[in-house]
Parts: sequence; C-alpha cells; structure tokens
Amino acid sequence: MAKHSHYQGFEKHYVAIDSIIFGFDEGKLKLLLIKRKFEPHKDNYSLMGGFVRENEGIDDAAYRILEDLTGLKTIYLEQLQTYGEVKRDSEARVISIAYYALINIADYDEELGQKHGAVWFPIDELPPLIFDHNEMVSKAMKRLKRKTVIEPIGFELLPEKFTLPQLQKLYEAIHQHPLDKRNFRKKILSMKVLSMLDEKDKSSSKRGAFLYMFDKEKYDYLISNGDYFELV
Amino acid sequence: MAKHSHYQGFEKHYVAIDSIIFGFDEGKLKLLLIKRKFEPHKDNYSLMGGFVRENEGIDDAAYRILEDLTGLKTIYLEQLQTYGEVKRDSEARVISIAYYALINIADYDEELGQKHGAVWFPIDELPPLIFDHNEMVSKAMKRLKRKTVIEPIGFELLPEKFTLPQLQKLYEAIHQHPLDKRNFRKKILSMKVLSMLDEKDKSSSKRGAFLYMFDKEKYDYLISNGDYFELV
DNA sequence: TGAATTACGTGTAAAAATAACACTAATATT
DNA sequence: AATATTAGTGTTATTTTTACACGTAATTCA
Repeated sequence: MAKHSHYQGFEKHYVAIDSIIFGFDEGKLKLLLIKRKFEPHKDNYSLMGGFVRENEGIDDAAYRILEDLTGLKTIYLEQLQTYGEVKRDSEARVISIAYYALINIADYDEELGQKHGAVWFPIDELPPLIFDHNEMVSKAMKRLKRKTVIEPIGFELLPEKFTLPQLQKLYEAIHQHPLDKRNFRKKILSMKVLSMLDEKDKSSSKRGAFLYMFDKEKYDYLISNGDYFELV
Repeated sequence: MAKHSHYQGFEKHYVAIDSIIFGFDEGKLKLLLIKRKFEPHKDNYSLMGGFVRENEGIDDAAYRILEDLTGLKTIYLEQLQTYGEVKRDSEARVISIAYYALINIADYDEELGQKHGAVWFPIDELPPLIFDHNEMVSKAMKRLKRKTVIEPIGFELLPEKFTLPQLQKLYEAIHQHPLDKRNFRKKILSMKVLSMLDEKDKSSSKRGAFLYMFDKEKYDYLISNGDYFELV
C-alpha cells in the first residue's frame, strides 16, 4: 500500500512497453515481430513487449526490452503513444506505452532473436497482430513518415557508411512512392549533415557509388544554432 | 493479485493524467493552472491532474478530470506524451500521461474552477510548476504550434462564431510572432473550411468584422477525400 | 581488347508556394 | 462634417518544388 495518504485509495495498473522495431533490408522496410509461445493468442504475432518494473523509468524499460530481443544497446528509440482502453488486453487491464525503434538489421543478434521467436516482416506484408498492435504499427508508420520529411532521421536503419542510392531506396520504402534521383540528392545534400568519403561501395553496380556518413557533430551544431529542424 | 499467471510477479503502478489546458483571452494564449492545497509543494502551481481508475480507459479518465475542473464535456483533447521517470514525483512512483486540451474560456465554469484553485496564466508569464510539469507544457506548446501549421485546428479556443482578425490574433499568440494580414486570410480561406456568416461583430471596431464559423462537415469531407491534412 | 552492360552522377527550366507590401472602406464619435 | 479606428483587398518578387535526359565509370563478356 502507498506510504502517502494523498495516493491512497487509487488503483494501480500493469504498465507495459510495446516496441515497433523497424529495420531496412533488401530494399524493404521491415518490422520485427514475435510469434507468441503462450496463450492467449498462442502462435499469433505480436510486437515485442514487457512490463515496466518498480524501479525502472519507462525509457529504461523500453531499452531493456529492446536489448533483450536484439542484443543492441544503442538504438534510436522514441516514445510513440500510450494505449489504455480498459479491454485492450483480453487477459487483464494493462496500460501499454508504445515505442518505436530504428535499427540496422546487420547489427541485430539473429540467434537471440530466434530464441524469442522473432521474425522480420516486410511492412506491406504484415500478419494480423494481437490486441491493438496493428493500430500501434500504423501510428508508428505515420510518425516515421512525418519525421523523415522534416528531420534527417533514418540513418539508424542503414549501416554506418551508406550510399545515396541506398538512402534514397530507404526513403522510398518509408514513403511508399518513388522519388526523383536528382531532387532527392539535391535536398538531402543541402541539409549539410552528410559527409562524403572517398570510398566506394561496389556491391550494387560496376561503377560503384560513393559512401557517405551521417555527420552527427554537424547536425548537433545546426540544431544548437536553432535555425533548423524544429520538431514535436 | 492477478488472475492470470502470465502477468504475475510484475509490479503495478499508479497511473495519473496531467492536463495542459489552453485558453485564449484578451489576445493572449493562456493556461489553466491549479494552486495546490496540500503537501508536498503546497501553494505551488501544477497542472490539473488525477489518477486513472481501474475500470476507466485513459482517454475517459482525461475527460473526467477535465470536466471536474471546467464543467465542459465536449472539449478538444489529445494525448501528448507519457512521463515515467522513477523519481519524477517526489512522493511515490507515478507514471503520468499528459494530455492537452483546447477550450473556449467563455464556456468555462468559473465557479467550479475557483473551487479547485484554478487560475489562468498567460503562456509567457507562467510560474514554476511542480515536478516535470514545465517540461510537459513546453512539449504541448511545440505540438500546438506544429499542428496549427498543417491542420486547421485551434477553433476550439474561440467562440463558435469568430472574426478573421480574432483568428489571426490567436495564431499570432500561438506562434509568438506577427503574421501578414493579407497572406493569413488568403491561406486560411484557401483551406475552405470556414464559412462566412452575414453577420458582423462590432465589439472591436466601428466598421465591424464579418463572423465566420468552422465548417466541420466540409473539413471531414476533405479529410475523407484523403488529399488534405495528413498528420501524426 | 574493345564492345556491351549497368547503375551512378549531374543542371536547367517551369510551376507552385510563400513573402512582401499600401491603400480604400465602413462606421462610430466628436 | 471631420476625424479616428479597424476591416478588407491584389499584385509582384522571391523561394521552393517539381519535372526531366544524357554522359560517365567500371566491370563483364565476346
């Protein structure tokens, strides 16, 4: 029971985290889903989730749960929205805080994932998910689309070094429509947060494409100067 | 204790709602704050809040709490963000879901508010608030600014019938900088969601300004046609 | 070895959106 | 009748966005 009178008489609740985990592979935007090994809804797919513990902040809980599944400690992770309909979980009253994560599939711990029954699904071939998880996914997609328009985000889905054609394919996958090559380059380079390496990637063409890196310092500098990238 | 084995062993938490309540009055954007009548932080100001009950969805809880304070049942209310640092509340571990509301000050129940110690503060003259409430407010401001750029939102802060000069003052208060009258009118009218009445408001000029109403049907129609106002 | 293939990289012009800007109109007050 | 006050209106310049086509580099295959 609560030590403090002001809080007495109020009910407590299970609070869970559910994570929408985005990856990018084979030119497709993908989600990491879990095949449930227990009832209810055994063998159906769900988002990766877990409960918030007593001495754990909600962001910490989200990172912990993500690391359990992917082995990754440093990940782009952002809170999305909280879902709290009384009957949203058929078993008990659970309030769930949804987060979305962007990870580089190459860094993901395949073995660890398999232990949890994790499978990557292309975003346009998702199975039905339990509870309100499909709703969460669709909200996460909207958020990702919007953010990538205003902010140079999404590099987290690619390897550290990437080519502009790769980056363009990523943006096309996120927005689900093709972009003009020249306009895309112009715009992304005008943001001045990419630095070109004198190194080429030849895996997808004979000529090879120059590799770039996201320049976090420059980005932080521009942010701190205020005149850039306001958001949420 | 939980009836279902899958949930056992996990801790439950207090879950609260905190509301950032916006109003617009005397050409200024304002917030409704509460002077606390109990410890801790007695006599300091805070957002209006309350706990989520066992058989109550979180949106329902937010509406209930708002009605308690303002007497208003139909209000623009939207979830903002959940705050869950372990020590954010100095008394106990409380996870708080922040909502923001837009209300028409004229409809607000003054007497009910006073019973709760509620006071309107201009947004640029806020007192320090308890816990992380200032952070919540600043997030709500950013959200409101962004939303009003893309969506024709904010009419909830005005009376049902309003003039374009009034609406412009509201937008200027939200964005905290002046707007060009002609450009503002052009843009807002081009959205085609306002209908002009053949009635004038003469309270602020001799000539009088035409009254307009937000045309929800037209708005919903445009939304349903897809080609408008994508968001979040 | 040179011809063919394949994806990479580049500039300009048209169209659309945004920003800047100043006067007349209506009416109450004196 | 003159004055004072806020409402209402159009055009031009600037910026941003969109549309669009060909030469280049390097490999592979005759």
